Amino acid sequence: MSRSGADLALLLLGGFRSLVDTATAELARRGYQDVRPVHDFAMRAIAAGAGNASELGRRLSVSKQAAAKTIAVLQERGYVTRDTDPRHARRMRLQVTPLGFEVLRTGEAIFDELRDQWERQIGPAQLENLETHLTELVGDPPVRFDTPGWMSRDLGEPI
Amino acid sequence: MSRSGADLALLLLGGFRSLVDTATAELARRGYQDVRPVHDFAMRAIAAGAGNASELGRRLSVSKQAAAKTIAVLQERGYVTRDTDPRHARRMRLQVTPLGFEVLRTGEAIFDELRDQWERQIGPAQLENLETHLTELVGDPPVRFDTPGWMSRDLGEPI
DNA sequence: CTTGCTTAGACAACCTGGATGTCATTGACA
DNA sequence: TGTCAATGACATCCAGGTTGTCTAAGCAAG
Repeated sequence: MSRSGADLALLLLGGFRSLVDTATAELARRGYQDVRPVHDFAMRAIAAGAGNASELGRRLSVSKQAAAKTIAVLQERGYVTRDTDPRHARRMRLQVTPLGFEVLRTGEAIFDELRDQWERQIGPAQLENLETHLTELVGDPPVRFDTPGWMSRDLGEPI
Repeated sequence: MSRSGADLALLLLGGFRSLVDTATAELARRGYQDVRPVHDFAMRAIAAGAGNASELGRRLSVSKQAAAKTIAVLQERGYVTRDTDPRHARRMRLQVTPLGFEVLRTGEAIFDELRDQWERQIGPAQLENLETHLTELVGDPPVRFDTPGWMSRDLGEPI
């Protein structure tokens, strides 16, 4: 039976949400409360070299102000630090703390476990196939995550 | 090469967004400006029998107030009508207008075209396979669409 | 050295799309 | 008839973005 195009979209959304929701819940269960996907993305971007708010905003495709808010949250929870570069007074240096890296590693581990679970469910070859074809269809995973309300608001440029 | 679990999640998101973004843009191009996925979902739910705001809210997993707001927008744009049931003074009867159905049909057509495009890209058997396995993994497409900000906020019950 | 451009980051105001809480009305049912 | 459940309206709050304005730092060119 061939599904409609809309169903296909929902199926993809369902898969994504299933993974992310489970991962978030599991992360909370393991002691990292209140870590949202967006925090993971932000920390990953910081670890990858986004050293300041503007740069982080650029990488996440949000305004620098929005990025600054996220940074404030991460800092408050001890996941990143913000110290000023002694040589460039106005420039801050963002760094992921050991605790932050702990969260990142745990998150990755959980996602990998979920992937293993899927692999057991449909078989390694099938999952591999699924990934290959999806990659073919949509290209490499987008770096940007999302902006809230995009289901209802204006969409901006496609990923 | 086997991707990480997190990449798998992003791949699914990418596929979904790719379809939905393109569909929304195309819908706008064909003259239906400002139709967002959430409107499509809402109209679909109304057409399927959600006759009032509370019921619509239940079906979309949002509060009745949020549903009422969506209804107001749809009504303003002429996609649904709200007339009071003469027999039950306080109960409204929501109905999708011909224009609303036009949008729904056009949206479906666009999604189906996109699906055809994918089919040509990776082959019918592969797409069928992809759908079958995804269905196996996440079950039937969820009726609920989403709530905005779920990437960053509390998630509620999983789909 | 000074002038001028670019950029970081802070602050404030605003918008959207939800959630909550309260309330009057209303229909159903014991 | 009295009580209960539920609808829908209204007001308020909240989160997470946006834009706009401002100051200060860095850099390059005259």
